[in-house]
Amino acid sequence: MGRETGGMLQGTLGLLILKALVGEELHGYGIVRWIRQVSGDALQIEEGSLYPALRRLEDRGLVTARWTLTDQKRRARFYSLTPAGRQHLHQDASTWLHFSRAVTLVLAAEPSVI
Amino acid sequence: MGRETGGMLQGTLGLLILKALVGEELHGYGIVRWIRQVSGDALQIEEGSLYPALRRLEDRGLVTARWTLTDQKRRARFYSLTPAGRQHLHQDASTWLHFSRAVTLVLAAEPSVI
DNA sequence: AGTCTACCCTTGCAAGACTAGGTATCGCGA
DNA sequence: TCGCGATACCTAGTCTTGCAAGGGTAGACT
Repeated sequence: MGRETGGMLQGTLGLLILKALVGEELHGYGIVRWIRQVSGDALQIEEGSLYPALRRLEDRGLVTARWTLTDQKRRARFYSLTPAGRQHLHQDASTWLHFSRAVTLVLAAEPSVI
Repeated sequence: MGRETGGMLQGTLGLLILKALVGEELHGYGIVRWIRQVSGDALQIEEGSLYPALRRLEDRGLVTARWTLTDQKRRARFYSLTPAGRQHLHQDASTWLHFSRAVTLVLAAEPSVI
């Protein structure tokens, strides 16, 4: 916030990544593309944020990765959710909704600024 | 996110503080109380987060402070919005809404987790 | 040969929130 | 009177996280 760059809010990136993987196995580039598309170009993940975040999720056992070839015969590291990751996703999504609703509630309090 | 402590998302705290001051002059303790009440007990600001955040807002010229006595004759530092702070508040609130809507949109994408 | 896209990665930094302490004063009940 | 909760302030240190700014490889198309 308060940044002109439109930077991510701390902690949300992991949640979005987990969400991206809930339906399909994706590689890093694909995750970025998926989030951008689904958000209607509102969320653009930087690669310098993505790969460290993926590493953290892997370290925590929330995703697993394997090297494979894409349809275009390029090497890529495909990530998928672990059971723990799936569980975390639901938990974090719920937490996020509660939190964002609470913030919106506060912003809407009189005198409203939204 | 992913924290069991329910920690604030980075950057949101400043926004909430600015919002708390839009209608009235408040001291730190009052800001915490106001946010907790208006959010329906959902948001509890830690004092260890609050005072550094207030300092940052002051350094950026978004709030000003003055020492006064409360109704109960206790010394307290009352904060109020500067014009720049008011402007920032509107800007940041708008950014936050766009961002949170985008995240919610992503979370609601099929297969939905919310 | 050059350029574009798809893909991967790291180092180092800065911002921000929390933990865990600390201080002081007031009012109230035991 | 003694303690305790509430009101009020503060800081040092730590951790997490996202980003900027760099790096690389390989295929495809011109």
